[in-house]
Amino acid sequence: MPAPLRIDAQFFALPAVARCTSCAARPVGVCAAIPVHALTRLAATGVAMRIRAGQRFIEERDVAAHFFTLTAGTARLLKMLPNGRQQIISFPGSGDFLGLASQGGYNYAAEAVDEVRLCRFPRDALRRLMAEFPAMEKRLLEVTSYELSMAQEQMLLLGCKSALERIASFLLARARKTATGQRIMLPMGRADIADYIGLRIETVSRSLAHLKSAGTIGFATPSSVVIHDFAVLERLAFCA
Amino acid sequence: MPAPLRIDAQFFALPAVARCTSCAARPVGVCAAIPVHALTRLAATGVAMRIRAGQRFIEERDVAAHFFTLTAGTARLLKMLPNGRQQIISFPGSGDFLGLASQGGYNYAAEAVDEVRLCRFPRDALRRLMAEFPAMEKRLLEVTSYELSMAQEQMLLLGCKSALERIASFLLARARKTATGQRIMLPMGRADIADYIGLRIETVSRSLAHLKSAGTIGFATPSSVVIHDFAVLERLAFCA
DNA sequence: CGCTGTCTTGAGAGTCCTCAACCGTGGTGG
DNA sequence: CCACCACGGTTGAGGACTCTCAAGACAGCG
Repeated sequence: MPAPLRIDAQFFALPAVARCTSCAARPVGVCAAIPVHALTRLAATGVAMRIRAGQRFIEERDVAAHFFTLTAGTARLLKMLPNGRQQIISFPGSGDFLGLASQGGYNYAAEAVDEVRLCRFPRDALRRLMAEFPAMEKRLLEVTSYELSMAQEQMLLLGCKSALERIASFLLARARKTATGQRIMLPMGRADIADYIGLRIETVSRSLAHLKSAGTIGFATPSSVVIHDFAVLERLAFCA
Repeated sequence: MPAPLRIDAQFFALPAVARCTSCAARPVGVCAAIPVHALTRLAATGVAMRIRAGQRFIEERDVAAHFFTLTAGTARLLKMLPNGRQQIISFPGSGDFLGLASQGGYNYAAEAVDEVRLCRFPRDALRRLMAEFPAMEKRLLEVTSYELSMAQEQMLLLGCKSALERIASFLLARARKTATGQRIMLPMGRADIADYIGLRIETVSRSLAHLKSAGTIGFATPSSVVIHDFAVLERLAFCA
């Protein structure tokens, strides 16, 4: 039986006006399109939650009753096949918006990779927000359009690239996303990486080991990578 | 040197009011969001063109100066890698909208599979239309969101499925899209199919031959397929 | 300290790719 | 009219890359 989702008590300890203005995701998320004077109403329609690592909070094909804004942690979006195989679509993090459903049901399941914090809103709140603030709809189109271009880039990876090229692309994308110089953290395990780039876990491990023995990358721990040679990774990822 | 794009003379022979009202793509495309009284203005900002089979009409990474609505034929959207490999993203047809660019440049190239007819509009016309008709923006969000879910489905195919499962999925998707009962036409060649589902041309041919010898499908010509057993295809495509 | 889970490493097998030849059709020109 | 060629599609043999199965290494935790 799945554990019940937990309300975030810290959130409700705050005065309503501060719930959104103090949010880490506010400057980057779709909420940025909501003017300050309306944030209190926004906060009133939402529920802040904490999702434990591994816990699922969106079920594929469920009626899309809510939408979500992540405020901390990393999630994984995945599609399952009856034979047990699964494809991870993306690893959304703080500021990312979830829950656009193209025909009534969610297109993917969502699970927490590490502890995730998010705000959950009822779907008709989204409709009302979009009607009232056209900037919100515009922002949503931008975000969705960006997601689409990322998905297309991933199709290129899955359709054309070798194991080593996939790993290089993945590491570079992580470095770009988290922008922490040479050191990048991988909150997800090898199995998640494998499901994301269309390989088996052993192949991921072997490819990483190969890059390490070539001196291109190094490991502090299995989830902490240091990139020694960006040029090599870029040449691999670009398939030049 | 690429051949110049051709203006469609037939289009300009029509009175301006009829150019959009008589358009085959109008009921299904994003133009459906434009009220009839504004169609004359819409037609005035657009240029109708015919693209010969094989001709490219969008170049990857070019500045996204236009957007397009297909009115006839089939196109292919593709991303190229320096090593010559390419991934086909989708096969848009009549009614489909092209040209949303997430950061200034087009994310893919577009080429005509067979003879394509389309309407080309300047990008700022899109901005003005969206400002004036919120329904247009809403429609665009719906369309983009649907594209995203299709892309995610394709990621599942590229990341998880075997050659036979990919072919079965492709045939079913075609049957669903064109909705012509048992007989489906494949305007694209084997090479395009291969680039779309992440296989080599020989593997596509072998997989089709295998389905044929199993009695699941049949061929009138290489581009005309008859599906004899939907159930088998569905079992393969869903990986059950 | 043993256990559990994740990650790594090894050996063998399988699927798909590569290279190559062959087939059928449509168009061209002698 | 038919030979010829070009092109797309099919078929075959061998090889490469990744998967599968299995065992070992390592860290975290009761």
